[in-house]
Formats: sequence, structure tokens, C-alpha cells
Amino acid sequence: MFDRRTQALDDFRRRCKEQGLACTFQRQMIYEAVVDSHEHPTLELIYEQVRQRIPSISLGTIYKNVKTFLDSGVLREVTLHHGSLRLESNMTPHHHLVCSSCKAIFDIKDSVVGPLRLPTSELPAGFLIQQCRVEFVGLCKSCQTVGRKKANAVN
Amino acid sequence: MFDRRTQALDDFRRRCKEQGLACTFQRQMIYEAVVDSHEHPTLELIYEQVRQRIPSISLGTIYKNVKTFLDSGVLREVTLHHGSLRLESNMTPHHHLVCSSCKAIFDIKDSVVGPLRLPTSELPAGFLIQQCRVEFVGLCKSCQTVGRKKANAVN
DNA sequence: TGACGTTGGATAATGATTCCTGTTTAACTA
DNA sequence: TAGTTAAACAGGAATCATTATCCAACGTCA
Repeated sequence: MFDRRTQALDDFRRRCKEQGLACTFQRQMIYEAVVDSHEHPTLELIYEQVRQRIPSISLGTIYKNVKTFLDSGVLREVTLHHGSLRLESNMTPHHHLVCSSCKAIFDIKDSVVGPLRLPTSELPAGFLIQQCRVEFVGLCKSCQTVGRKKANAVN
Repeated sequence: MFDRRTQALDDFRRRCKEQGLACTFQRQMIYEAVVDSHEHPTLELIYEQVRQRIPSISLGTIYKNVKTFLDSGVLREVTLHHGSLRLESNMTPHHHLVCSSCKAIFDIKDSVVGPLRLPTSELPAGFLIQQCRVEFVGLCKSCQTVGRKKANAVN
């Protein structure tokens, strides 16, 4: 009887224990909502999901716990630059190098990485690929020396 | 006398003309602020920049024109998922496939893409790379048939 | 130059996120 | 197992970024 939910629950307990986080029912439901949704859910989606099982839960609780999960590495954020719109005028194909601490962005020439191909067999049926973006994530020189704490928090 | 600013101005005029946009002084300043800043600036940064030359400009104007630029493709947004925090529980290395229209995200196995290396010579001095994220961007099946307009708008 | 689109500024609306406060709960200990 | 305590909770207020609306004044372009 080692179904997906049991597995998820075990993972959750283990991850919480590792991080010294209380293993509350609300947190468990939030975690499960992320695991169950294979769509890389937004906070709103998680909220709706969890409310079906805990109607009284508040959005604030979702926010706080998701933040806790992200800070401690129990969950991950798909989107690196979420929250800040960043612009560029360079329209030629290129990639980016991003400092995870100070969010500085550098351009990387397209040619350095080379073309990336994905076998059609790996794609969802009918998916049409238009472009490929590569982000190298790391720490710039100054953030390595200055902000160790900060850098660790960003996983 | 073909310096960087002259070049930028020419590019700007050409891009505006192509898109049927008025080539106003304010827009020119906004465009130049993006070109001049090699940091992939935020809106706030652009605002500060432009205000040095047009102190009376309002933040609303910046927002409005940047949006116009993004919609028409005069400028680009570095961050694909800006504005929506997306979560995942899958902690194993993997990449993502993103529909630019409906923002659906699919996982791609790490191994399919293979390891990517960047010659140190291509990095800013002292930069420490921690991970590499690849995003294949395109259109999922349903968005290809349904939302052509929408899809075009998303560059 | 004249018509038309754009700007500025003020304001309001919105949506996402954070903060605050009093109450409840999980985890630990006796 | 009951008691204690720090942490977590719900609910609502507050904040912040962003978008929308208005209109008179202005600048652009044919």
C-alpha cells in the first residue's frame, strides 16, 4: 500500500524534520497540493485546492507556508525572476547568466551553448517548440564574498 | 560618428516605424535607458534613468510605453514567468517546457538535454555557476488551434 | 500647418503580497 | 497523558506594483 499519497506524506515529514519545521495539517495539505498538481501550480491554485479540504484556511497561511517551504528548500520555485519584470533590447538569440543573490543578468552568446534539440518523443503530443532559453544560475563575484547568508537562502 | 547612441536611436526609429508607433522623445528616452543599462533593468531603474533627463515624466507613462514596447516587440522581457510564482516539488535535476500562451509547464528529464558547459572565458570574472536551467518555449496543442492572437502577442 | 495620437498628472481600481493581532495547535517534557 | 510554550493559525488591514481612466495640452508626422 505504498501509493503516491503515502509516498508524498513520507517525503513531506522527512523534509520538515530535516528543516526543523512543524508538521501541521495545513502544511501537509499545501505540500500535497503541489505534489498532486502536475502543472507547477500558482499560489491561487494551491489555495483553491487546499480549501476543498480545509475550507477555513486563509490565503495568508498559504503565502506564509509556501515562503517557509521555499526558504527551507522543501519546495522549489520554477520561476527565477518572479516578481521583477526585467527588460532587454538585444533581439539576437542569446542566453542568460543570472546571479541568484543580487539578480544581476548577463548575456551569453547563443553560439557558446550551441543548438539544443529535443526528441519529439519527449514532448507532449502536438507541442510546437519556438525557442530555447538557457539560464546559467550562480553567484557573481561580489555576492560570493558579501552575501553568504543571502545566497544560501536562495537555494 | 556612428557611436552607440546614434546606433540605438536608429534602431529605435526603425523598430517604431516597423510597428507603426510614434517616435516620441519620451519613448526614445525609455528605449535608450534600456539600451544603455547593460543590467537588464527593472521598470523602477528605467524610471530613475529617464527622470534624469525628463524630470516631469510619470511612472504611468513608463509603464504604458514599456507595455507598448513589449506588445509590439520593440523590447523583450527577460523573464518569461514574471508575475506568477510557480511551484514544484520535484527536486531532481530537470528542465522545463513552457507554453508561451497558456503558461503550462511540463518537466523534461535532465538527461534528454545532457550536460551544458560554459567556457570560463565566457563568464564575468569570478562568477560561480551553480546550476543550469533550460526552458523550451513554444505552444501546446490546444493553444496552437485556439489562441493564435494571444500567441502572437507573446512574441 | 492641421489632425490625430501621445503625454502628464491625478486618481482610482486591482491584484499580489505582507503585516498584525488574538486564538489555536503541535511538539516537547514531566 | 496532561501541561507548557513557541510556533502556526485565521482574518483582516496595510502595502506595493501595476493597470485603468480621464482630459487638457502638446508633439509628431503627413
